[in-house]
Amino acid sequence: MANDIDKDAAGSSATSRTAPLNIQDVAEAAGVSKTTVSHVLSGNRPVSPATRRKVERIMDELGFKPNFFAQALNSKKSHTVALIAQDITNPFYPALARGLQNAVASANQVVMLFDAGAGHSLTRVFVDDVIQRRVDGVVVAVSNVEDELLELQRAGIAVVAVGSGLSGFPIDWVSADDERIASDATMHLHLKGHRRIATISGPPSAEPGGGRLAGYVKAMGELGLETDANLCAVGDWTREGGAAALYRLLDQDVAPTAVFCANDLMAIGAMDAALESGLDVPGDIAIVGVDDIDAAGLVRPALTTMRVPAQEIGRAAGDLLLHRIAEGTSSSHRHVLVQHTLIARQSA
Amino acid sequence: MANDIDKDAAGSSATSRTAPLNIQDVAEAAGVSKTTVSHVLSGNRPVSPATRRKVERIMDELGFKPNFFAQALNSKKSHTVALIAQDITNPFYPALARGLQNAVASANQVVMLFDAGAGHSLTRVFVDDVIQRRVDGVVVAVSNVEDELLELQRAGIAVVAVGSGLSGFPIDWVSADDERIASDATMHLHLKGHRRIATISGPPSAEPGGGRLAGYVKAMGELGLETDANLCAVGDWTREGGAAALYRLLDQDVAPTAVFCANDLMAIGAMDAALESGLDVPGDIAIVGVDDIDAAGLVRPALTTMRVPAQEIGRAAGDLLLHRIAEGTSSSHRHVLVQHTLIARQSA
DNA sequence: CTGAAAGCGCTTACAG
DNA sequence: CTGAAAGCGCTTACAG
Repeated sequence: MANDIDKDAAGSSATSRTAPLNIQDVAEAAGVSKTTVSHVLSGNRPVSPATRRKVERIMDELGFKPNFFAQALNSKKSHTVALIAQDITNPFYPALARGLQNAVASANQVVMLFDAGAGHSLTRVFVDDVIQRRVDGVVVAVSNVEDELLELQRAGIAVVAVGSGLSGFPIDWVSADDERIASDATMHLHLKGHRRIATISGPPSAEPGGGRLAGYVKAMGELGLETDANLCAVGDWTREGGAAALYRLLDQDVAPTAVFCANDLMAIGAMDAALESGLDVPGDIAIVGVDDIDAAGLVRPALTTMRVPAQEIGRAAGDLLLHRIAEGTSSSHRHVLVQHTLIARQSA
Repeated sequence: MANDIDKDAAGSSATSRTAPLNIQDVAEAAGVSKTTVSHVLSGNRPVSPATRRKVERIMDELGFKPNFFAQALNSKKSHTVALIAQDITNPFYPALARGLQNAVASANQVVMLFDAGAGHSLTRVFVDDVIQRRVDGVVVAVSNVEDELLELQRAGIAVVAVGSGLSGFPIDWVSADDERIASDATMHLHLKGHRRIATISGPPSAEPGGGRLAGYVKAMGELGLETDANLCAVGDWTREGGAAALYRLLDQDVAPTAVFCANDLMAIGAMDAALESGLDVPGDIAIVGVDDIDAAGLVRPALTTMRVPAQEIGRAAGDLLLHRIAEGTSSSHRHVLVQHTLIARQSA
């Protein structure tokens, strides 16, 4: 049946490495035209059931797989989306990647990974690559790259940004609600009976540092609690920075009984400092972080934290991307605010 | 200069969305043939310096980027490698991905990510995808997929496997030296003065459980220490399993003074159990793990562990892949054994 | 419901 | 050192 077009017979024979088949081969074996084969492949025009079945059977027997590049060249669809990630070794991004893959897989899209790693400047190279490879869309999870986002859009690629501080920018984007994360955490501390609640924030000049600090201040205001400077320490997102910040907080006349830390690493550092100072957590001082990194559940006492659902962010980004790919540049931009969750463990 | 071939002038004008240029446009603007443009692009044949410079300048001015699909269709090179990863949310794989990207970037290759996630059966779908997209090569970091590896090879794709238990299999692969990881850990415990050294192994029927248990047994033998059944507990790689296993070990007549745990999660579980039992770590019982997950440095006391360098594994896999892509199926298979490192912290 | 033919944007013998 | 032309394997008007 398939024998009469066995390309293999000509050349290599012993091995099972076959010269790749094309739709012409299938067409001949099925006794139809290339056009018809192409249409049973794409579904772009009706094909009689009998013909369709025959062609499909032949394809199966021959193990025919259409050439991806030829398809892409003609259809101008690569069925590929790129993810440009700040740092793939930061657990946030793999989770995002998974959510993205899950979202776009249904549309037969595959994810191409660009890990900016430590090398910040790589993003430029990636942008060129992404454009040249003519991916259908790209999710940019790197901060401070507004120019690149624009360039990508100009190249006709669907773009979705992930991260804070993009409001007003003409782009689809998804972010966590940093203000509410902070205010919810502060509220939780208040519910636990705390009144003198401090914060260890990230550098407030950039996101998500600014938003989280604002959320804390706002919540304190709404609760009618004072927020003097003695309650606000600035950290640098690291464990050591968190520890140093807590020591400063503890140095005040009236020490706080609770601290909202803008991320888990600083929270764990704060815990180090508290324990080091002979304080009981959460007895003497309650601590809550943000992120829910793996270690949050592994340290003792286990860290109470606000989980930012990276996977959902990835999924939302994928959904936005699919929309944007379908709609082209015409439709107006969307913004998805992803919901966080309080993971109540032992530290607060 | 570029004006006379401004495709934009015809259609959309206000926006800067330009109809993509092709080498024909460049050729006309430069007053040469498509052939020559193609050759300055590829470097596949000498071009006079003057011509080359002119063409390159024009490309620049026009912002011409060659169409990736047309190039791939003709050259049969996709400049894309796939990574099929067991579970991208396991920190081992992102690190591997980074190493892989670093290794192949120099060869202008980009990484396509396939995260098998929880859904184990996905691998089959991925294999089809990878074949159809005609990637140049694929790194398979999933276990028990020998059939798929063969299928990939048969499709003419360069394949590198990552993981244990592949010796004798006709494939390029890279793995950690599980036996030596375990024996080095055991030796370290011995150097610290311990004689009654226990192990909490993974299920020994599969890798890397078997190899690590064997390494422990071997080291104990070489040290002239006895390894009765009372010293060997089997865990399930989880924190809870590690805790349960340590309780069992502690129940013996003569409790061990040190435990080699086959991964960090079980080691942290064992630490939980030890602390819970009022034991001091490492005073009463020393503990060493394997992996060096993030949490290893974050728990108290910080965990001493054997680091399996995921990034190096990725890099080695990338190097092997590049070789295989260059050499085709002809050359004999390579095996890279990656070196681990003892990270001495507080628990042992 | 189906085909013949042009075309996608490149690369690569072939010829000079 | 350079070009004209065929070809890669598809898709898609156009025509019936």
